[in-house]
Amino acid sequence: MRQKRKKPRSRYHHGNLRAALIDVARRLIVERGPHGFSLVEAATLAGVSPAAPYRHFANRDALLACVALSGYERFAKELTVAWRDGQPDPYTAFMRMGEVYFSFAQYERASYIAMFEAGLAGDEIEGLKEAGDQAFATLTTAAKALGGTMPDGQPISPELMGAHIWAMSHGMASLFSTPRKGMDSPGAGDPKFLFASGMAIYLKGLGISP
Amino acid sequence: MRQKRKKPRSRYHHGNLRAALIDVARRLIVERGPHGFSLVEAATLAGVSPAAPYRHFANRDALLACVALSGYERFAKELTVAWRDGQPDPYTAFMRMGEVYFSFAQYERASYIAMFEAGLAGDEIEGLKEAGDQAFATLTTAAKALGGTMPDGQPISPELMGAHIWAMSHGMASLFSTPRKGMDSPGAGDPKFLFASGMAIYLKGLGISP
DNA sequence: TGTACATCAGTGAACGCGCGTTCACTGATGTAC
DNA sequence: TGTACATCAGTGAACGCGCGTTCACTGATGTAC
Repeated sequence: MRQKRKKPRSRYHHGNLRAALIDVARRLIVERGPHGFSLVEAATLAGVSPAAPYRHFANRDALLACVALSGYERFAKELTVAWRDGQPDPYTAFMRMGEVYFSFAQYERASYIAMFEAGLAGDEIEGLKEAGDQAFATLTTAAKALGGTMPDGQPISPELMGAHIWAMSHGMASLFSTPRKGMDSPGAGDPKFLFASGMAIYLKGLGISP
Repeated sequence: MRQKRKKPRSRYHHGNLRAALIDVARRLIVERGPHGFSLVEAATLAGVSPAAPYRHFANRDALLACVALSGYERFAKELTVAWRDGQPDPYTAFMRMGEVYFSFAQYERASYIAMFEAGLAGDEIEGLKEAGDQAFATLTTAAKALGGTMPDGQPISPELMGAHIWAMSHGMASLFSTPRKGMDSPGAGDPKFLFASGMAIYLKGLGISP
C-alpha cells in the first residue's frame, strides 16, 4: 500500500477523467435523453472545469458517439455469448439471446438510447456503422440457424426474419422497458415475458417450436 | 372575389398564425427531432416575431403537445376508419389497419415523433394520456375480434396480443420507416411489406389465417 | 539520489450564440351608436 | 354611412441563461542525466 491509491492527494489531475466523463454522460443520457445531455454539465458533475473534456474528446458529439460505439461493441459481444453457437439447440439459444437483449436495453439504457435513439449519423462517425451492422449480423446468424430447423425449409430469408425480430424487440424495448411517465404499457407486464410470448408465437407461425 | 383572399394586404395580422405555427413546427420536428425544434425559429419561419406565438400557446411545450395531441386524435380516427368494424372479415380489416399505421408513421412523421419519441409527460398535459389510450384501445378492439376467429379459443389476452402487435409496428416504424442516415435497414425493404409479412407469420402462430 | 526539463491534463475566464420568455407598445378589426 | 372605441394579435427590444468551444495559462508527473 504505497502510491496508486484512491486517496485524492492532489486533485489537479483527475486520474481517469475519460472514463468518469463517459460514466456521467451515461447517467445524464438516461435522465434527460440524448439531447438534454450537455458537455458542460458532464464536466461539472465529474468535478472538472468545462474545458477539461476537450483533452479527451474532440467535441460533444464525440463523447456521445463514444457511448454509442462502446455500446454496440458490448451489445454484439453479449448477444454472441448468449447465442453460444446455438447450443443446446437454436430455439433455446435464441430465447436466451432475447433475454440478454432486454437486459441490455434495461441495464445499459444509456448505451441503448445513444445507439438507437440519438439519431447519430452512422456515416459520419468512424466505425459506428460497422459496429451496428456487426450487432445485427449476430441476429441474422441466429435467424439463419433457426431457419434450418423449419419443417418446410426456409420460406423467408434470414435477413427478413432478422428484421421482424429486431423490430419486435426494439419496439418492446422502447415502448415498454422504461416506465414512461404517464403513458403506461397496457397489459404489457414484464418486457422479458412480453418478448418470450410474442416471439414464441412468431416462431410458431414459421413452424418452429421448442 | 372581394375581401377574404390570399392577398397579403396588411400583414400585421397574420390571419391564421396558430395553424401556421403548428405547420412549421411539424416540419421542424421532422427535420431536427423534437428537441431540435425551437419556438423562436418556428416564429421566424412563420414570418412573425418571436413573441407572437405566445398569443396562441402558453409556451414551447404547449405547441409540441398540441402536435402530439392532434396526432393521437387523427391516428385513432384513421385506425378506426381503417378497421371498419372488422369488415369484411377481421383478418382483412386488421391488415388494412396495419397499412394505415405505416402511412401515418410515414406521412405524419412529425406527429408520430411528437407522440412516441418526444418523451412528453402524459400525466402533465391535459388529455394526452387519454388520447394515447384511445388510440391503443382501437388496436385492442381489433385484437379481440381477431381472437374470436382463433381455432382454440383465445389463448392469450387481447391486451397482450395488442402489445405484441403495437411493439412490432412501432419497432418497424421507428427503425425502418425513415432512411436513417448511414444505418440502413438490412434486408428490410418496404415497411408495409415488412409489416404484412411479419404480422402474417405472427397471426399464423396464433392459428389465424386469411 | 537529486536536479532539469518536456509533457500533458488540468484551470478559469472569456467569447458569441440561440434560446425561452416578458414587456410596454401599436396597428388592424369589428361593433355600438 | 360615419365615428368612437374596445379588443386583441401582432411588434421589437430586452432579459438572463446555459451552452459549446477557445485560449493562454499552470501544476503534476515521469524521464534523462
